[in-house]
Amino acid sequence: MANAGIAAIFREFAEFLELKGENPFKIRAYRRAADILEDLNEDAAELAREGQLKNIQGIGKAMEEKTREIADTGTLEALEDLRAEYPPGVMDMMRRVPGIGPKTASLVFRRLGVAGIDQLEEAARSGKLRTLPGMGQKSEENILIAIEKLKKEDMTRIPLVIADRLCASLINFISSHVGPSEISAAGSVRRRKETCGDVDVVLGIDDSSRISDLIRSWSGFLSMNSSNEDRVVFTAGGDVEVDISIVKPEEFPFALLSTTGSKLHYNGLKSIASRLGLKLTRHGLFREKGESLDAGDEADIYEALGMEYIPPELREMTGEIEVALERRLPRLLVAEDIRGDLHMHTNWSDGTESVESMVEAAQALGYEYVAITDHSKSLKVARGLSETRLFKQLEILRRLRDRFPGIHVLSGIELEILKDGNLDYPDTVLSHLDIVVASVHSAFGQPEDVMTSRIVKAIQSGSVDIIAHPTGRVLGRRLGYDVDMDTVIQEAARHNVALEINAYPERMDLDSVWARKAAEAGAYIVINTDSHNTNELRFMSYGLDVARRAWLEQSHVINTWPLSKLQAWLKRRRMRV
DNA sequence: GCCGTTTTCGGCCCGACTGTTTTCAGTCG
Repeated sequence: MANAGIAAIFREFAEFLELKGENPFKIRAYRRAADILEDLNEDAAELAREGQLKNIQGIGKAMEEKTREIADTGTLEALEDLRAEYPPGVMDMMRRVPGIGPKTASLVFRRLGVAGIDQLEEAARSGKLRTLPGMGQKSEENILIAIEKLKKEDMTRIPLVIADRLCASLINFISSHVGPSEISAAGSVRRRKETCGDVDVVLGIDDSSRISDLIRSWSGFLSMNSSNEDRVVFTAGGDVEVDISIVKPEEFPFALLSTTGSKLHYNGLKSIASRLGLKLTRHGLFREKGESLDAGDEADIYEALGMEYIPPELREMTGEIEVALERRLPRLLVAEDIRGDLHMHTNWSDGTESVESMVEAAQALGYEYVAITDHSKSLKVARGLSETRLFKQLEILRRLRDRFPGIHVLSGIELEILKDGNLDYPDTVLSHLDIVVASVHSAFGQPEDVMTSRIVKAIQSGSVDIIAHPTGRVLGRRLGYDVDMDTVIQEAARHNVALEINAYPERMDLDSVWARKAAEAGAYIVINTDSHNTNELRFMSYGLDVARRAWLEQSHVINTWPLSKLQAWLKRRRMRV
């Protein structure tokens, strides 16, 4: 089994141990092991078999044995026992209802038999929860509010990064087992939507007879929903629905266009086609009672419809067709446009690698500049830097610069915006830094007006360059805090403070809708990874996905600018201080 | 469960907040 699969099993095991009330350090050891395996470049199963895995710092004898067991049997016996002990709904409550942790989830299950979010809601409504020790009327109210909020977000959608991995693995598998064929991701994965309802794949192949059987032999396969010669729908591990459209190779571009959607966009194309006396279907673009036009790729189809090629990220029917007809689509950002990453952590706070490693990795990515932004002092859980430690780090950075002449290292901080909107360091400290990234990590429950003025106060302070992950959401885990983003955007634009697209795949915050609004309102955007190790610097691609969906161009995004321009912009803060 | 030129046992990042309590447990980041 691949490292990621083994890591996933360790993670799930850790969650069950939490439910059981196991030693927290043991739980952390499993999570740490999962992190390590995910970042490992060698095959963990192989290393475990050779007895080499335990040599890695953080992995011991027990983890090595369990890795071997997973590699041999596909699972852990201890995990299977726990799965049998707790219905899946118990885990669901713990994972998804804010305020319900392992203790409470376990308590309501054992004492009331509550084994899911619906039952939890019922128990709260009927006043049963308050009969439990440590729970009262207020707890019931809070749980109902939390569940209400949860319902507003469609939690069945999976984060893009998960869909991405599944899709890549499936496509890889199919490609290596069938002859000449064309294959591509489609649907929301290809449109790079932040969350995906299912995974769509299009396959262009002459002989489709073997596909269904082939899918059944894929390691991610769980159960078949339906299957015929032009479509295979199945459920994959993690309860994800996968929909494979199968067409003849010459129909591939048409099927890809249709399956990529969005539905609204595709319908828009169909009406353009009919205006031209053509008929667009997933099999071709037909003249009245005639043959289909030949198309080598999607661009040919857009051309035949009299418009510019529209990249999948823009196909949401938010004006792209009109603009493409006039042939003035924006020049969307590509990886090469990014000149630096302005938000990352090191082992000075809650990152796992040294300043030096992070700078070295940024340089290897070809960046022109990089900012080190560890947490500020109030975020104790992340070992936020006291002023003394911050100044020590500045000294280290100063010395480091001579050794990395190829990349400009900016000194920065991820600064806590405190409950009352005050900042975690005084200006006398901040004035020593090249860049100040401010964000909210506490008191998420504040009412909207309080949270909004809190963030606005930070924007207006004149001491902040960037507001990081502005809405605070975590995909599949919690909605953002209550905040009036229109006001935040307006103020950011007015005070020349950039808003971040946080590329961390579980955040993608701002999302593309807000990012587009922000740019239209005249606010600058920055795309940052918020990395906690060198591997995560690659998450930049997910931030680019958001930026492309938001129609952003280089002029909007400050970390596409050359260093001199960025520095000139950063200088505006110092003028005020 | 992992780790050790202070250790093979006893640490392992911790403080605020909330709601329940009357001194604390659970959750969160």
